[in-house]
Amino acid sequence: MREKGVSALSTRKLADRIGYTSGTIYQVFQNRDDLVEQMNTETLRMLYAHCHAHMAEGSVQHRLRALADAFVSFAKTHPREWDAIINYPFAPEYQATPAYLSEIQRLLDLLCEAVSELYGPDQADRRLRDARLLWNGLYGIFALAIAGRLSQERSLNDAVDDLIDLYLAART
Amino acid sequence: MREKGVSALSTRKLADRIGYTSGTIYQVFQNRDDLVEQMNTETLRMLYAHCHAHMAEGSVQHRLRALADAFVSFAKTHPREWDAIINYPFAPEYQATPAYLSEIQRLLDLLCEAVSELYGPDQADRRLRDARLLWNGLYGIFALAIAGRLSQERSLNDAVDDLIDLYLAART
DNA sequence: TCATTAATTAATCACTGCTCAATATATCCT
DNA sequence: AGGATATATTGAGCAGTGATTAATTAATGA
Repeated sequence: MREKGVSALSTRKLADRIGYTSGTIYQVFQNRDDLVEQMNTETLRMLYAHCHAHMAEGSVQHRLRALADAFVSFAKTHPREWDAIINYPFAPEYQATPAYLSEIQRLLDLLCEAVSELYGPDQADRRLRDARLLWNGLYGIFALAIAGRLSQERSLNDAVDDLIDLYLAART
Repeated sequence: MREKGVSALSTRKLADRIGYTSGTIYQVFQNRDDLVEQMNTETLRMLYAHCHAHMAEGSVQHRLRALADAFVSFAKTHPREWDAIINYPFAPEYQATPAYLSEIQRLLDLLCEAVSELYGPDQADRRLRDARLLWNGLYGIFALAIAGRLSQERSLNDAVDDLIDLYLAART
């Protein structure tokens, strides 16, 4: 997957690499969707650790930009892993697992924390709304960037900067 | 595709439906990616027509909300088509065609038009930046919504409203 | 009419996800 | 120890996929 993208990851090739047979994969994972989601969950865990390590102190501006930078640098160093999160075609009926959802929640919490000084301690709902807003925006940017459909002249960094600027202009 | 999603669309099944054989499909389209992208281009054309028909006059607020509503209503009435645009796993080397890119550009132009009164006639670059900002945000929301990974309690409409509110708060 | 061109098929290749009977390996109990 | 039980692993196989191409059929124009 890291070499050629999720779409090139087949159970047989994976099994070959680890000295097994495809059947064994299905003893460990329910199906391919399950396998990919567990990888994605692991990727989110890594992203969280990366962001956590790059958390800054200080103003909202400073903290948000540091967080956004951490997102961008992670996405750039793990393009295939991001691609799997954003573009892997899960079966329509596939539901995200609690483990996956809780990783997403941890990332949202990080965003909540970054913007927390804008709100009082009793305004958790507003922090969460803002966190979701930023998450949606970042997700869109990364999705378009990975698909190569972000306009050429404007880089990933610029798009993220514009989003953070917009947010700060609205809230400060 | 409209019945079961792009992932269920195979050349053989498609050919069967129209009374042909899969080989003939490859006389008309280069490959599956080409076929899907031509469908996606057509979907964007329909989206443009839909949005164009729902364009409102008046304040930026009014115009933007009307446009956002048009997006949402189209996405809700054409979920499978949207899914194809957002989630179909094109080959990594696949480049978007000029026809596809020009449809995207037309939609961006619509967004530019909606926010035009915020800027002077010589500030096309700023209008385009804002249009991209909104497009990225909407794209992220729809991508998450279709994946069923937008938080349950908050609907698609709310997420879009929050985005528009944020934009208006920043720019007005 | 009939040669030329275009459209269509059917067979085929190399894959894929997934299942499951059969086999091999490890573990436990006497 | 060795027999019985449980676990791990395989390999063959099914039904499907995208894509190619020689052979066939249909349409065209002089």
